[in-house]
Amino acid sequence: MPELPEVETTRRSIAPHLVGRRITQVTTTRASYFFLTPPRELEQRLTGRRIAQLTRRGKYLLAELDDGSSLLLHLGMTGQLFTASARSVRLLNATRGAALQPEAQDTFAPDLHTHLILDFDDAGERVLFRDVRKFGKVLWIPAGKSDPRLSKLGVDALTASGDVLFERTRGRKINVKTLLLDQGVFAGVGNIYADESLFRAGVRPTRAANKLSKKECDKLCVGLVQVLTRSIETGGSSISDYVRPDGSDGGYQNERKVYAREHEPCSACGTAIKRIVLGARSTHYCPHCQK
DNA sequence: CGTTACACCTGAGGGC
DNA sequence: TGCCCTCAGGTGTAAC
Repeated sequence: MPELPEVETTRRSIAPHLVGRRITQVTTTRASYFFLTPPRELEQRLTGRRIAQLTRRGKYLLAELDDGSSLLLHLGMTGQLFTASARSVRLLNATRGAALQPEAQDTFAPDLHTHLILDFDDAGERVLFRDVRKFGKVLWIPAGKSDPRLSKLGVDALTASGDVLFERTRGRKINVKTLLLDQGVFAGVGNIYADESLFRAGVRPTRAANKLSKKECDKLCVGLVQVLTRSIETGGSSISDYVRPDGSDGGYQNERKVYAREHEPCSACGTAIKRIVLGARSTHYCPHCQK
């Protein structure tokens, strides 16, 4: 699901509904591995807290609370953060592409996949965290503490530089695609943007990481930052599950060059895009353009 | 270090 | 219609 651009799009839309508000009620589904902090404790820790800030680290969202503690959220593959407004309802309740039924309802009715609901002390909307596959995560972090999930992260992928990549790839025989997915290198890179940035750089995903030249590392990072930046501008990629918090589709799925385009002609040379599996992940590239 | 497999879940879509 | 299979923007672990 969401990679850096989708998480950032989510952060920007949902921040105004979180920051500055005081939590009055926390509603959850039953305990599961989704809750790294158990529901009961979560309710106790969050109730009465005001959210001071919402930041992003790679694919994680971090809500900083007024007592110095924070709430860490990960959207996993199918996680969605949204408010209960009508537009959210549209794509969350209806099959993609189905006709809009404006009279249907004006708030989202929480279903069995809505694992966390926050209510606040003002007249604004409630905020919901829904996740069909439950690969998402919720963790409360005490004031002054950190969590290995965060401390393991490399620099944010939006600040990726060839210098860092060159240094991090020396001595690594692993294929460069799999290395890009390592959150300890550049936090936030996922399957779509790994493939897209490799295409931009003309680098074949199977290449051994330590065989990349400095110039190739530079090019790859430039491509990566461009792809991520452009995707954020368009609201992310809506390919299978992801929709923006307001219920609308992102726009980047229309600009991707290789991801999920197996057998389609390369936009640059016409060669059929190839799909292989690397590190158990679907990988797409142009056999002609990517050396 | 590296690769592979598997585990955690649910739902959509294809083939028969 | 149902059944069985494969696939999906992620992450973590264990075995070799």
